[in-house]
Amino acid sequence: MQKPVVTRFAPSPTGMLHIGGVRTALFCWLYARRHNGTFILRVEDTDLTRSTDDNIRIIEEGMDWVGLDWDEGPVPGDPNAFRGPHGPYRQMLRMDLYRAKIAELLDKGLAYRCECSREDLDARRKQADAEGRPFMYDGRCRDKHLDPSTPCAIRLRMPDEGEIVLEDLVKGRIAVPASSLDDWIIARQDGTPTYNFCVVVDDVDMGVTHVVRGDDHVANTPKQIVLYRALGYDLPAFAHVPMILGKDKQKLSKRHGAASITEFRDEGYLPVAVRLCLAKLGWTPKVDGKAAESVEEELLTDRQLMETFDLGEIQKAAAVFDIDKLKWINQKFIQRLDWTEIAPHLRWQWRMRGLEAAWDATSDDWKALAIGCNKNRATLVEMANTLAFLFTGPEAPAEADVAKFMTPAVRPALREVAALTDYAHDALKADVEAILARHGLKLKDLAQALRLAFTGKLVSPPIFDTMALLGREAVCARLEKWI
RNA sequence: GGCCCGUUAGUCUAGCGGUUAGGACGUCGGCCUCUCACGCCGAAAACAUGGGUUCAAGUCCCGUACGGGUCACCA
Repeated sequence: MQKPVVTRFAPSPTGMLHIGGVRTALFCWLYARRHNGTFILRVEDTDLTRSTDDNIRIIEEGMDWVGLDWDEGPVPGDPNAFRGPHGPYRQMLRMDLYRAKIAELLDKGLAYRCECSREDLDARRKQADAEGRPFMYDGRCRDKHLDPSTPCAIRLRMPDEGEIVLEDLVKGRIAVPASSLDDWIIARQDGTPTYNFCVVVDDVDMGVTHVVRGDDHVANTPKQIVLYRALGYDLPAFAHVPMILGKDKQKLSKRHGAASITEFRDEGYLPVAVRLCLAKLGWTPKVDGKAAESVEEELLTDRQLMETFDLGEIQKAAAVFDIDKLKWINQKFIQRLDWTEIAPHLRWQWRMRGLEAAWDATSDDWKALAIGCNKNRATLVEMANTLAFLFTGPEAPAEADVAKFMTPAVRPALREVAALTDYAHDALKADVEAILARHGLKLKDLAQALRLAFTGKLVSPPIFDTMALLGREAVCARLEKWI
């Protein structure tokens, strides 16, 4: 009985995929998944000067990495291939549809040609400014019935009185006086349609039932509502989600650190952590009707998000993005996830360091141990940092560290460690303890000396794990110069 | 400036007329410990403001302040 839910994420391919956009997409995706609906990815590339195919790739890769799969939209890798019944999902390829709709509005007298030139308009705007009154197009061309041969932009005829009401799922009821809206341009002089026109036509054509987008679009919506009606369409539900701010409460941008989704990948965050963090920014999941009241309840699965998500519960106010919270969530996921779920993402870190071949050459058991003994790192960058010495060899140790830990007292013990052959954790532990007892040493002293020999630094995974990862051959090789 | 929106600790938030205003991150203190980290225990920390309405207001209404969005032949 109810129409199946259709949501859409409609970025313009003009640069990186912003984390704010990803959150909007996440909400669209969660809502569609929650209701067994359809999630569409549509490319809004009508800004010819800034849109590129490379940027479309960036969007596809970002969406793919963060795990937001779309049911209809571009086929990744081919900017002109699409899947879904409402294609093409790229606005520049949909011009015929727009032209037909514009013609229809013109025929019905709901839109009209306007011959005012851009220069003329600019001058009038300037004058209005100078006189301190707001500039609005005065509708002077409304009834001129200009001939198609004269160069004209096309404007939508807006109501003169009354108010236009937007029932927004997150903002509530917003009413604006019709008198504050002027007849806006739906097609430029060169015939190309404008953004506000295209979204409406596309959303209707694609059957979008819930328009979820950033709240910077709120002001546009009343205009669009008039267009929906002019075209004889039913209104979709609208949900305007607040934007994400940086620490200084300004719009989140590169100045604040990571703003692009690929930076989060590069900085070692897991997609599942990014998803949870973003979802909880401005929305509080209610499991069994109540918000989280413990650490355990804070850490929800995608499944739980999908089962409880509701557009109506989204916060009205903008929220500051807290990277520390993401870090914490990321750490929790690293602790809880099986190594097989972490490995592919950790591999990206090796790839960035040119060490992927070395990583690939290791066995599954080795990988499981490497990741398993590093479960308390906050990010995969940190994990790779503490593991890198396995592939690259020890760094040159600091003089002070050598003086402090490579003492005459421990050196003989080092020699005995080098002689050990059984690297199974428990055996190694027992053997080392025997060595300690024989020399009257503390594990503390020996471990730091070994770390220094193995890594050149005083930080490594637990020492027995470190030895197991290194293997006897490498252990002996790295110990050699110290004994 | 016009129109619109927002305001609970440093941050994200719970709250939907009666609570010692709850949780999480972060911060600070302590414990644990083979390094880093984890973990555990504890602490400090909030209803922007002024008027109403009401027996009772973080919760409802109005104003003020502050913040934001938008006013293009950009999206």
